[in-house]
Amino acid sequence: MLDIKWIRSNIDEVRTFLANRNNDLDLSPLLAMDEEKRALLSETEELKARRNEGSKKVGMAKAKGEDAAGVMEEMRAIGEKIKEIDLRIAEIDAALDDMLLSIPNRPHDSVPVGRDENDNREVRRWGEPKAFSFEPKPHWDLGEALGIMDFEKGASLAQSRFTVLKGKGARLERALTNFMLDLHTVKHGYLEVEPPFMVNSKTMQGTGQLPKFAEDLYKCEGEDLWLIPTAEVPLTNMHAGEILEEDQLPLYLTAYTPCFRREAGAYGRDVRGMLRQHQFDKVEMVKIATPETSYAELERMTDNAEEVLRTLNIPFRTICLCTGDMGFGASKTYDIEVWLPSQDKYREISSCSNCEDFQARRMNTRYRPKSGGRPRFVHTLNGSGIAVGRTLIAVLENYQREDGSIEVPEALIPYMGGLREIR
RNA sequence: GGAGAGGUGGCCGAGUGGUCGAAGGCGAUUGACUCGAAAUCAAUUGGGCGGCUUGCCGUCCCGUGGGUUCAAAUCCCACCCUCUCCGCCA
Repeated sequence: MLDIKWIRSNIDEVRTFLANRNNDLDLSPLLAMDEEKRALLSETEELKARRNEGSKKVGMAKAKGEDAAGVMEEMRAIGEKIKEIDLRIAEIDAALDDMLLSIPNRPHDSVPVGRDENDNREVRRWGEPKAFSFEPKPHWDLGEALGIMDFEKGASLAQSRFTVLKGKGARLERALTNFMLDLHTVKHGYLEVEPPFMVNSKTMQGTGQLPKFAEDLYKCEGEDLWLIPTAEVPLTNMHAGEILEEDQLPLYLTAYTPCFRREAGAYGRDVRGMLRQHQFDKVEMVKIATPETSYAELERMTDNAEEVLRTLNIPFRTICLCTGDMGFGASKTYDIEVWLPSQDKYREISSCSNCEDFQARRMNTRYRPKSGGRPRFVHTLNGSGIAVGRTLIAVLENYQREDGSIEVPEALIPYMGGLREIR
């Protein structure tokens, strides 16, 4: 959520960045409502001041045993008027909130302006795609042949876009999860958290999934509970409504959770294999920082995610998303894309964003500056550290051998109980 | 799920219709005393919103949302949460 006061005085800038985000939202109703609301507020507050004073007089009169019927009658009339105005303000407020909650975040100045993924800017590459002496197979062929992936079973137990991992496949998923959590907690200083996998509407609104993107989420029938689409939601909301001390910042949080996504609007995309699932595992990183440090923290967090792939020795590239391709709540986003030999392409495996104070304002998370003064909104950052299921895919495809067996990456051998290959 | 108790400022805790944003204590900050933030004494000590003459004025906030009233932390209704006991259960 953006600050209405800031929007009011920077309206041209807002219109420009909305256009850069391919968003055609009309802001004039917002401005009109804002103005009407402020006028009504002045009016009702003045009436309330008069009523407070009148009520005080009634109290004093009654204490002295005097009659106060006249004042009481006058105050009753004022009360009626106040009720009327407050009702109108509540209406405007609801509409205003609705609009404010549906305006995306302002992109940072360093973000390339562009329409779609073709305008994203590659910032670096790491590793050389391996030259195979044979035709590398896609992970679904490898996984099924090894008996570690069962797509039919996933579909029959649940639906399409669900996969069952078995045996060494399930073990590899668990090994990757533990490896990532250990890396971030021990080496990078994140606090490991095991959050709820379901959260309420208020929490979903805090990070920006609601009210706009309900159709992407799974909701529990008859309850105000939603399955989390990412651990970003519970982790970022951990300090919702709090005023932190500057000394506490930055906070680094990490969690493994399954993630649940409807994938509405993704019909026909990545239907084979387990690249795009309704349920997948992810290790997530979240930072809560001061505005002064948040962009340095974004670089560091992106590096933390890249380190997972460097340690596994799998090639990747990192891109900076352009204004048209960036998510709703982000001011700046780096996507990390892993090399998938069967597709001869880099595919997204992590997304690291600085949301500045966009989520903080929704969640009401602030900090008290060391130098004193009023509380300020924190900056929040989130990044995949990294998507576990897609990492498993990348391991299978990049470490495959001609006979269909898989070499276990060096870093994972301890996590696989000493196992050096899957066959 | 059933029965009971309760939710007040950073924390503890008083307040059951009238100058209550809220006593008192703890904690914190500042000042005095001091070799010394040990003790003592004094002062200060929440947040949101609106207005303008940017320092003040006003307004709102005692779990949340409604209601009653000239006036609500205090009365009524609904919901949420916590605790105790019972039931169920990993």
